[in-house]
Amino acid sequence: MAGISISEAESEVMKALWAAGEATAEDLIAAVAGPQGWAEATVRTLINRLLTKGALSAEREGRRYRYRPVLTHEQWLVEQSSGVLERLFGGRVAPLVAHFGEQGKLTRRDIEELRKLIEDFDDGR
Amino acid sequence: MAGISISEAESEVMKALWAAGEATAEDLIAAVAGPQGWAEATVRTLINRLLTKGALSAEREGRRYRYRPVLTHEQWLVEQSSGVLERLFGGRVAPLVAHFGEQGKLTRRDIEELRKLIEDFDDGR
DNA sequence: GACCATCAATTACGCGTGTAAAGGAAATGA
DNA sequence: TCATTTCCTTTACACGCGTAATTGATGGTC
Repeated sequence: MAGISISEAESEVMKALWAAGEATAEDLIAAVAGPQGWAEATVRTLINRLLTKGALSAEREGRRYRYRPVLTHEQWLVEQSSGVLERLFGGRVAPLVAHFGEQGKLTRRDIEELRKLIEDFDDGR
Repeated sequence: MAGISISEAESEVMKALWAAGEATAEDLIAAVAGPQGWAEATVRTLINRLLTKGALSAEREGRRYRYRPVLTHEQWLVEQSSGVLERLFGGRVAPLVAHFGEQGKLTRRDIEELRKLIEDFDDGR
């Protein structure tokens, strides 16, 4: 389980694909080229790199391809986030949350949701 | 405020420097070369790159230099963590915590600390 | 059937990064 | 003072990434 590793730019394409479930190159270009300020060709390059990395699959559909994610959003989230948690906060979640709190990143809504999370967690154990 | 951006490898050197407060090249080499499996020259390269990036300062001390962090640990943490929060969780903290919960990364201890954090937060508002 | 449009595939290219060796200068020991 | 050691400085080099243009193939259109 080598772990497919994708770059920042590639992840933008994957995000669009995850959101869509499946898509053609044209769809992906429509979704990311504009917002990112990229040329069409750039998105195609990224799609190809993702293909060779095995992060997505291509199925011929007439004269074009239909792409589907192979690397799942969840897998990607896990890799990314656990890496960060490890590198930045020694693997501990609470310090991370504390950090965001100090940074003013905790909204009222976050607090509510966190409270609920904790309750549920307590119930579960 | 351009924001000094350092690479993964460079951050290892910075970590050693943050931990030490200040250090000579020799100190830093001793601290990171072994654990990372890097040659002495590699660490020196990283130190120089950090210097040109302005992430640390060098003060001559006889025939060698004494290095000190310019980029602080806190600054780095803020940049890194907010970047991740943004890219992975749309800037929302609760989903991030939920994710770690599902991933089994939430320890009993984390829960306790989180509960406290939330209380304090409520008091403050 | 020749040509044009549309996709996809190939090639390009500079920059940062990981990784380090080679080259200089300065201090030290003989 | 000359060789040697010890630091620091320069140079190296492959690879991934961001960014794209160019080339190639395929399917309509006249």
